[in-house]
Amino acid sequence: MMDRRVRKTREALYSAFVALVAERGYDGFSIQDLIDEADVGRTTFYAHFKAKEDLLQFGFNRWRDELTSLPKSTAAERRGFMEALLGHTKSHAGLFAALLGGGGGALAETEFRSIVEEVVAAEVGPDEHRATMIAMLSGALLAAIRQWIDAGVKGSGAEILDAFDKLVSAAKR
Amino acid sequence: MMDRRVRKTREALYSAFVALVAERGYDGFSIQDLIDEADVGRTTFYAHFKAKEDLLQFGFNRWRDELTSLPKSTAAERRGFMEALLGHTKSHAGLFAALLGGGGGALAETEFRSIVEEVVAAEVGPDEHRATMIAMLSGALLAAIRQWIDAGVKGSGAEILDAFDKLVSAAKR
DNA sequence: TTCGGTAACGGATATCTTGTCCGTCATCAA
DNA sequence: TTGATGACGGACAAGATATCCGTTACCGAA
Repeated sequence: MMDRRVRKTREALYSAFVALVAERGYDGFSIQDLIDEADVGRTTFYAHFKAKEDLLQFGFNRWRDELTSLPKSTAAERRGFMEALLGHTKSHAGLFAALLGGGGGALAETEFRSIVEEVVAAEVGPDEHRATMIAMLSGALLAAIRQWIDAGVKGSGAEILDAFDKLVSAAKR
Repeated sequence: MMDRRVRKTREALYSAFVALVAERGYDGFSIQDLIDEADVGRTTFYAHFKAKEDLLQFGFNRWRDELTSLPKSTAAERRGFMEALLGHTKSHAGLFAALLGGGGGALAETEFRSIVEEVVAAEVGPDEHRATMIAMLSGALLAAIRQWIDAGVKGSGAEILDAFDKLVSAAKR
């Protein structure tokens, strides 16, 4: 098991990170601000993370671990997966809003997309443009989620999944 | 008309910017590096641009001006517009690759999307989820272009437009 | 409960980047 | 030709970064 001190320090840093991103945006604070907020020594930060971006990766890895445990065999299960995805997004809307529209956007988007792609790929049949289609559908879903967040994450997001289904059915033909 | 000195300075800065982004990525160089490359005084940079991001905006504004002059009334004209878009992207692939996957990603994506949305909106009929649909299609197109770039911009991009048409037709129903 | 190992600490530091100031010189357009 | 304007180099303070040190406090296995 991991040393308790390590766990505590990482937790403190990650919590501070989340709070600061939501409050000031990804580029709105320095590492100095971060370690002040986390109440952790400067050296300690660098003992655990190489840069701010590592912290973002750290969070996505956690989330990914959480999501990969869900079953994705049947269409219904995949719908459940997406609902879980939307639910998590909704409950951390402030964080995602800051991420998707800031300096962490590139990494956040890549991570988000890779999580989504796994499920989308299962919906797309073999095709000459399969790779293009998967990229397009993932991009479409991500764009819809982003717009949902920008509009204040109203509703359960079911409209998004419905609209998405429309596109998926087109991809199948 | 604009003072020749002003034109020359801006051109020098923008050329250096393009070269450095393509070579080292958006976050891979400092303003110091930029003015060294452009062989321009530090003060001079700040007399024209507030930050690195302004230079990116400057480039997109140019591109936008170029594209808005194209007609977009008929479906065929809109297809031509998209072909022009893809053509330009292809001939500046190195630049876009660095932008869409780097720190300038947020602004670059916003700009790219806003250029695309105008055309996409014309394809989508009135609908209860019109806004969502437009966002999705724009996102899909952008994702396809990004994948195209990552794969080495092979071909004319016609496959992208074909696949895109499939999705558009689904959105119309 | 002890004890060797390990993590966190504060403080210091060298280096880089940023944005702004100045007076001087070169270039422009009228 | 000339008054206006832009570009220049040099310098500067402020802030951030990443790494060093010796010391202290905590952990968990024996």
